[in-house]
Amino acid sequence: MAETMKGLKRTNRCGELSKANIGEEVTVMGWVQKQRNKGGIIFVDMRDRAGLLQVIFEESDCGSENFAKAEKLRSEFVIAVVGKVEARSGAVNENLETGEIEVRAREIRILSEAETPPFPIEAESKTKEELRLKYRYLDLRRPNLQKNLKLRSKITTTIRSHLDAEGFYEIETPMLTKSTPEGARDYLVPSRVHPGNFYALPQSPQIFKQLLMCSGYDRYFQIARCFRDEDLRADRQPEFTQVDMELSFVDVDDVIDTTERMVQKVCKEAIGLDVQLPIARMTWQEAMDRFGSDKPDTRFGMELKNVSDVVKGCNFGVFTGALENGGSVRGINVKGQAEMPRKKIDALVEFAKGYGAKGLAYLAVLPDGTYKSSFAKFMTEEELKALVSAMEGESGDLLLFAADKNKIVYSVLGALRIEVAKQLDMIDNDKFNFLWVTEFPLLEWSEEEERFVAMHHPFTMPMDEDLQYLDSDPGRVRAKAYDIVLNGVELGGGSVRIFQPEVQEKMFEVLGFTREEAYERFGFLINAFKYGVPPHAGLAIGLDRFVMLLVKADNIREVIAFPKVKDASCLMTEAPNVVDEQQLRDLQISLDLADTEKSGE
RNA sequence: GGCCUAGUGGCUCAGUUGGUUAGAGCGCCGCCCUGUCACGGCGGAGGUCGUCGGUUCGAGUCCGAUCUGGGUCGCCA
Repeated sequence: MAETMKGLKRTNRCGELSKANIGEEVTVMGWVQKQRNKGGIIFVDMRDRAGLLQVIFEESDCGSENFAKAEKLRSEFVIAVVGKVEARSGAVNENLETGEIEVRAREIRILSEAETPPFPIEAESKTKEELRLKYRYLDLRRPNLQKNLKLRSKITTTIRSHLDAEGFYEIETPMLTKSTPEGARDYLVPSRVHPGNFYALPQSPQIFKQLLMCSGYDRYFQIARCFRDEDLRADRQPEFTQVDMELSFVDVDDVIDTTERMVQKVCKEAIGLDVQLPIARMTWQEAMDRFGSDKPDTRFGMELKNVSDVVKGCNFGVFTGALENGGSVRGINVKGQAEMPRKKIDALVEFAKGYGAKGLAYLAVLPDGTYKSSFAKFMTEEELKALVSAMEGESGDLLLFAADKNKIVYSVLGALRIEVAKQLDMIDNDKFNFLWVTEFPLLEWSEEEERFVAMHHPFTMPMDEDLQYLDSDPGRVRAKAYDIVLNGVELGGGSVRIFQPEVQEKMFEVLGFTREEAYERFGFLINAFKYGVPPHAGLAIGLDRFVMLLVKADNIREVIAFPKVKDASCLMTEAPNVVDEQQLRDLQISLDLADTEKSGE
């Protein structure tokens, strides 16, 4: 039967005791990690969030009643122990933080008994994630997750104190807000008071933070929960946290400067990493040309090379066809991999097809000077030589080429470059390569909607020198937008905002909104801008991703206490779920689930 | 929505070309052990192989469908 802790007060956390406490009588409370019963002596490893501590029970110290309790202990019992800290008289345990000491128990209380957990509570879990997530409260006992969430707390604390010192106010914005159907799908919340009407959960506090600038708050930040009803990925959850900032009377460099000092501070405080400022910058165009990605991983080379000019006169229809359609031919040089087995190359071709390529052309420069290639027969010796030279190919290299529309070529080679680097173990895991990507295109042509859509969002300021093309050639207009990238992951991004009503109206026009539509969706913002708006700019950092990268986790769930699985459900609470008839009646909602199985529940 | 991948005792896995009572380690249960810390010794319980259907004399193994988890493309202003 569980006992109370009446009369006891915890004096120390288990993992916080050290040689300095030798001789002290302490009261510790925590979970039983392991009991080792040697007969006349019992060792118990106690665990709390600070770490492990060995407790030793001998009948001569604690009496028969307490000793009998110690014999009963099993994993995950919650106990309180009163005893004296001693230097170990047995061997020191080098693997344990507290390995030089132990607590000799005088009294023990069993505060809570425990069933055998469905999986072992250990640092490096081998258990299937499905099970871990169903019993997340047990999974969260593991030291690795405890460490991650502790670090996450440290990071948000650092951010708050840093931004406070830099003159930012932390201001909360609404979670129940208005749906703005541009961009990601919204999570909707039905209104009881306004039947048939819905709130949306925010995809970001974007408009509110701009309004705060209108209201003169000058510098705002928020550690804001954001929601997007889109499919999940290893680094994407339906609800996630952003460090969201906005500043008045600033331009691009001010935001970048402010952000990178914050990032530097966080890296130092969290993991002792020194980030050299300023962080390197690269335009979007350069990033695409060199890395095939707007979030380049610069920890390794293997950069893309444009060989369109070199192959334009050749007889290989795949190459020339791509060029005739306005595309390009580009390649990467996989150094020293000319002997890569055909099977592996074929697998890379399949990989490329997953990114929209129709195929992948390869050319291996064999050590004996000959070529092994999927297209050599279409080219003269001189053309091949020129191609190899353009790729800086040497004996032993494997050259891989994609030929298609630029968008596909970039995405295929950008992905391939990373895939090959992973396969060949070319990525230095200890590097933290930050990069700013600047001068993003303002707009992107949507084939589906047959109109331009905002690449960032509709409030992004065009670059001054490109403003003139907004009417004539919208696709070439660059934006005052910037992303911060870490090791090939988009950490965050932001932009200078439009603050002139006439530019904003022009922007809506280019996006294909009528004046009425624009007002219907964003009228309060357009109106607000009529009453004196400062130039302003901002940025948001994905906190989950940042923590994930700092702890070298390969998946965002490792830094979120209660994450959701791939179909956006929670295995522990079984959310989402059906609701009572009465709840639906209150909302005047009736269901039409003809196509699904849930209707019977 | 597409593609890839996994599903065998509580956990992690092994199960040859389909062939007798489906194995191992850890964990669990019982007994023993006064310096263990991946404690040790002896003994024991526990699975019908995600689910449904099919092929076959015979299916964990082959086929189809389906469910569940993971990765990814699309999607993510």
